[in-house]
Amino acid sequence: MSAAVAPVDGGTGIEKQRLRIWLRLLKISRQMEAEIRERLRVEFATTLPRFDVLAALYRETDGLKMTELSSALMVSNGNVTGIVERLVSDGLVVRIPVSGDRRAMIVQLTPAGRKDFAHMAKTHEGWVASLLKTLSDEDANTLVHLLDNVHIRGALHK
Amino acid sequence: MSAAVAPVDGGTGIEKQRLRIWLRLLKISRQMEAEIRERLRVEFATTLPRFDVLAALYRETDGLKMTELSSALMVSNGNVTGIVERLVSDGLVVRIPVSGDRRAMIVQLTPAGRKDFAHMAKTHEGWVASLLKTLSDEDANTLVHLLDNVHIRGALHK
DNA sequence: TCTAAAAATTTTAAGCTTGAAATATATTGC
DNA sequence: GCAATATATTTCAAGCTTAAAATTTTTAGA
Repeated sequence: MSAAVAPVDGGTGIEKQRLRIWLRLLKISRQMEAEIRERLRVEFATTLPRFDVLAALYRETDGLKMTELSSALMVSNGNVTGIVERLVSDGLVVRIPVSGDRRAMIVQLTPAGRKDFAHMAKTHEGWVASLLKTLSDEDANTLVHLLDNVHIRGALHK
Repeated sequence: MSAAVAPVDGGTGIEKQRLRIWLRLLKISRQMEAEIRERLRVEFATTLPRFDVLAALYRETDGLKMTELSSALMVSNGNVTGIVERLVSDGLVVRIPVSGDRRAMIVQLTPAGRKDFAHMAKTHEGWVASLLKTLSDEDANTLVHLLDNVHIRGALHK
């Protein structure tokens, strides 16, 4: 995560305003994440990365290859390896060899993983709604449209 | 970080809308963070946590105690210990005993740390503006006001 | 075919992060 | 003054995260 702090130096007004948006965005994300992380820990004895992997697999009944999983979650390959390992030893997911490509593995939820996640997801949705309770329906509408129009222009897109 | 994924189950329309806001917010934060992290690594051979610590200290000429630092950054105490250790060995910050309280330590930028950070901060502000370039000035204005009105209602606030 | 390049994944080393336990010091109440 | 409590910080164990290197298998090209 990045500097949740006030602007530091000079610069144009536009730059300062964009910086303010970023810092505010970051602060909100951090607060919500911290809260959700804590609740997952206390109520379900799990972590956010595990939850994220289960969420991605939940909507893909046929499972996902390791690489598909890591790109869906926007994290590195090696990262997924470790998380999936732990989920396997908890009995929530399985790794299945891909017929025709001995390099690849498909990761799938087990019935237990599916059941566990369905319960957590329901609760999680309530948490999010509750954390954003102070936002009026009207503002929420405006916000969702504005956010849909933000497209990060990373280095790769030149 | 949390589930950057589409909604999973049933629920009220309001809940779904709030969930959508959260997922969108999270996706944007992650993309921007990843981009900034990468640029800090490539251009300045540093990391986001280090940058954050330097930023917090930059605006506090008198320095901050470890606890003040960790609460400013919203991270754990133990976390700050490690980052500061590494910054000390890089010569960017110093730890000064607090006269009158032998438990506490003040952390301060060194002249080198101050100079390094000033340079990075300037560049960083440009990155942020550039990453949010697709946002019109008008939308940016609306967004900044909306975000200022979001107040996360965590468990601690009942 | 055979070899070079590409692809899928794991391993590794380093650093980040947390909550809980441990240490050391300070403050409060009796 | 002394005991209990609170505060400031570090240490610890476990897990998360990344980039880079290594491994294994597949694909493409001469």
